[in-house]
Amino acid sequence: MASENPPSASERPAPEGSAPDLQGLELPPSLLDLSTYLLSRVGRTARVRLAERLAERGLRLWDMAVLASLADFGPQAQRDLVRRLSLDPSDLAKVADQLAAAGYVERARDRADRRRVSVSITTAGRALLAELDAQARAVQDEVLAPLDAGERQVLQSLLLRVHRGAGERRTGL
Amino acid sequence: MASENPPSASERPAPEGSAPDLQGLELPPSLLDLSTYLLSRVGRTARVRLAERLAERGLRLWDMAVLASLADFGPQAQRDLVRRLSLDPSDLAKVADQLAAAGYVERARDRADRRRVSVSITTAGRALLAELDAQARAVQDEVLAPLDAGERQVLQSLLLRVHRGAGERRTGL
DNA sequence: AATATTAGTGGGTCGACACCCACTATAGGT
DNA sequence: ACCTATAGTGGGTGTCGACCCACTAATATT
Repeated sequence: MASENPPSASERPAPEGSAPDLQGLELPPSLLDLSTYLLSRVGRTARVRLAERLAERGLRLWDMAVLASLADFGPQAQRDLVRRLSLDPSDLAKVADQLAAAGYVERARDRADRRRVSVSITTAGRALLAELDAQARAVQDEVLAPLDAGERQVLQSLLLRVHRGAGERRTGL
Repeated sequence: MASENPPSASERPAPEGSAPDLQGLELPPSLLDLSTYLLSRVGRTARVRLAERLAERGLRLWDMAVLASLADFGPQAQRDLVRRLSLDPSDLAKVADQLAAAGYVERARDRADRRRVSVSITTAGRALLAELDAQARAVQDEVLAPLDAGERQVLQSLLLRVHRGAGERRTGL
């Protein structure tokens, strides 16, 4: 596909010599020109910063995702969470364990199908989720600082479309 | 490759009565509403897919970044690469080692300052980089499929601004 | 009943990244 | 010279996310 794109690696003869002041220390244009790269890099920034905040509470991203899913869709069996969030059943078990231990969710055997464990969010869980949401928005303000409200909106909707479209494939955070 | 889970009708409509019927198995809106989340998720998709392609050649993202930097800015001492790419000197040493062993870069002691090792890209390296670039663009087409050319451009420029802005902080690839 | 299938667990592996420290060699400053 | 700072290397560490397998319990199938 490719086709017309700026002659990627233009090799500058390098201002070599005794004045290696590394003009501005910028990243290679041929990388910055790749949305793939920018996306993964900016995405990582967002992820890492959010993770940092969650870590302060001893939580990880999955914890938040699970809480959000429970809050949005109500009590669900673990298998449903697994499918919805595309994470490994075994990993979910661990997350659920932790959340339950901390009192953010409750687990109960489904009486109709006793193999299933239905998970529901507690009041404490909802409160926590609200805080986490606030944290996430704070990170957002930090990361998207260079953009004004309108631009953020545009970004958000583009990302959403990418996400929904073929952009999605497998598991993921 | 845990669950590839085509959301298609392959999944049983879950005739079980009271089940929440997992409407379309969508992710929680409260997450999708967070740019932070979308960003990290979509970013991760991009990253993972690109990494997969690189892995086919036994390469990692850093290898590509280093090659790009050498192609764009010409031969540089490792310290310059380290600063430009913000990666650990020790890690760069390993990357450079690997690239040199494969013949994609050459290392030579800087005669002016013999502490320094100047790294330069070889012809083979350039060829490789061109291929990697093509791969990256292929991934891009895959991931950004839902967007038309104009939208991709908008996304690209928004991301670029975010990147340049406060969006950047510490290391990371 | 016998067998297969599904839900959940526990216990691990693996690779990628980030990071750190100790150590060599060279250079610079005074 | 002496001492300090810089460049690069080697050999680690810790974390995290993804993944896999073996195993139990309960249900479905026939």
